[in-house]
Amino acid sequence: MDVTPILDSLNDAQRQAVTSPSEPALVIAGAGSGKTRVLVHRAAWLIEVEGISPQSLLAVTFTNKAAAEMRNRIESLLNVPVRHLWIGTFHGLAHRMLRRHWREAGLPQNFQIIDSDDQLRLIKRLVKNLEVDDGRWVPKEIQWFINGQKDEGLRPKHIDDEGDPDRRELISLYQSYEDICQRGGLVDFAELLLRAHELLRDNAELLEHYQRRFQHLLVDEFQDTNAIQYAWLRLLAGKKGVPFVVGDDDQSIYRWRGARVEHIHRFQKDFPGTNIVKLEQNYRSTETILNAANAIIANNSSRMGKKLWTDGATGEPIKVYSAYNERDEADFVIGRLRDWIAQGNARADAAILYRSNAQSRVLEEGLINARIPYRVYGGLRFFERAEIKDALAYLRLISNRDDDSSFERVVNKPTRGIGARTVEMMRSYARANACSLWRAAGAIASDDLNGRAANAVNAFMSLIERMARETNGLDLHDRVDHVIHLSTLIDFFKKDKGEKGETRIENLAELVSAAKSFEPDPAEEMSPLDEFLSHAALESGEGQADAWEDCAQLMTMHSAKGLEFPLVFMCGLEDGLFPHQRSVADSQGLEEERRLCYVGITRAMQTLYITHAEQRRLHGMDNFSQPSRFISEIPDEFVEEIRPRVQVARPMRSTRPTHQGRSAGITDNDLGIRLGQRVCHKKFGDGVILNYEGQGAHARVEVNFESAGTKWLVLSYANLELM
DNA sequence: CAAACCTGATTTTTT
DNA sequence: ATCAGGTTTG
Repeated sequence: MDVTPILDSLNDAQRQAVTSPSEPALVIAGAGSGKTRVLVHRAAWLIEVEGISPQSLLAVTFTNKAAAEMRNRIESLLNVPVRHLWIGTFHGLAHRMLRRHWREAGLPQNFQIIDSDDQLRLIKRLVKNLEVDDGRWVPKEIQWFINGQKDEGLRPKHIDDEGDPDRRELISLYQSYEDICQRGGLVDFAELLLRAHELLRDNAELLEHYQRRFQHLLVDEFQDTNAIQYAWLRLLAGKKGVPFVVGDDDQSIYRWRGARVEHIHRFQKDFPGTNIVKLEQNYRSTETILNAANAIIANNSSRMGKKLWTDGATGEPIKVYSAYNERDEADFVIGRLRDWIAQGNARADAAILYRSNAQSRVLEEGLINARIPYRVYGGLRFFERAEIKDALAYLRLISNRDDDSSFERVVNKPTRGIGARTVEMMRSYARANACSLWRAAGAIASDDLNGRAANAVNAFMSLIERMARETNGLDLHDRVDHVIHLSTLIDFFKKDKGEKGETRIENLAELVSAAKSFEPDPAEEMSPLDEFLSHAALESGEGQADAWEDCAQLMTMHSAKGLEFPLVFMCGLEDGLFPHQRSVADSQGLEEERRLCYVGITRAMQTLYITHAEQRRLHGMDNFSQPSRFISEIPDEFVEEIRPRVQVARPMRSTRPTHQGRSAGITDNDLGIRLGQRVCHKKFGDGVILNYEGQGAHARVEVNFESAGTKWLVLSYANLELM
């Protein structure tokens, strides 16, 4: 067996991991250390060298993207398509098991998956239904509670109310929510995992079957597993299975959604004799960037301990820019981005990262002004758009009349005279008789409703029946197409003014083509329609289609995880914003913020800019803030200050303590102006001098005007009045 | 039924 | 500042 292609390109640590014996293994893989590569090569090693059948492998990731990438890379390494290899997300794999064993799992065959938006709607309705004291419970909080419990693997009956009446109420809401889901055959994301876990736990035969089948379990981003995911893995591994998990405790940034980095520590106890391999050689960033990242993360406690190194270049220092305000910050970033592009670099190789989405606006405005194409990550995905979900709701009703969530969504969309009153009657009937809204609608239409309302309800029900009947047997995309037209959603959206309606209609057309290119699995028992609907819920679809245009990349630091860019800007490094105010209170929160900072820094390959603003307008309020403590955690030797910190005269405090290692910052010059000087212009009003260049008659100053924004003015013409 | 108006909240995101 | 959600009004 020629193992060259599998091992040749690996360093010692990677090779050690890939060829580790058939024993549990924990690979601590630093940022940019070839984590995915190790997983892919491990899979290839097991198949090619150890002679393990692809069927005996289970590879788990967190995102569809990661799963797809892993499959592709394994296939191209082995040079053959690997059918029967289970690669997928936790949710995708759990779904697969539940579809196969729906009976044992206690689900109807045509159960459907609801996303968090559906879930929230359902909970809102539930709160109204149960007439819980209004205002006491925010639906979001209930959703948070339910998902939190499910993530921990807890059913209502397992939860201790701790004698707290509020908590008791939450538990009972959880129970009611469960009842509705069960009745409608609805499964939310957390439920997929929980059910899949219970399925194996409670069915000895099934468990044994899967334990025997999956000898090797490969897990990506292990630090992100939540309790139920880890429990499922342990169950599946059993006594004989060999888990091979890869993760980085320093990149655990999802504690708030149930991820438990502690699993990395627990793993060694749960699987005695675990081989631990650390991947510390980094192939991405310059030494300077790595040194800075190492220095920052060293401030965290309870780490596995790891120090990234590279045999590459030292690289340029990290540039720190102190902006006057968020506009100035944006101007700076865009200026540097322009230079980068002017030097012939790709826009797409530059990323602007920020802590919270609200920060993107100012940056976007600047980019628009500068005519630099950009793309913001993290918007609504295709299958999450309202019009798409409307169309899907019709399709789901066709598949399952008892799907209350979908029923409620489209019963009066487009408006067909079924108002709040009527729906309310249906709800109370449904509640009293523990039945679905569909059945309730049928019952009250024949008994309780007056003529007009009854007609409307009957019309809606026969519309759905007609859709089901007339499209039965058609190809999936024809089915989707017909349903969209029969629903008259198109006419409904045509009435939307502006481009909004246009876009919606285009999206509906796009849904038809999505259906056209959807390939149902012939081995699958469920109908192509059900399969398509599951697919839509589970893979919400990537953002914009024009992802491949050469655009500057804007995203939060969270969504930058796993990516890399030659040029990176980290914006808004101010205490209160990053680390976020809501995280600084406890050390766990602060340490997670620090890990996020570590993630951000390690995205950069060559050049890293860090910016902060002294003044930032947030929620319509001006705030003054100190530079992020993370900036001062970077040793000075790796940092270059772009400009002496500007001493800004401001009414609040005329003198401020200067930041460590910075000059007092008053920049006198022969023009008689200084940075931070307040000035008044007869047309633009009051402003602050941000910058200046040139001498004598050509001297220009950059002024940030309070109302007119930032402008460059020729000093000799501007007639600025010093204030 | 839709438009106008008021209120409150506003970290991070995948499935 | 902005947006979503709910409520009131025409």
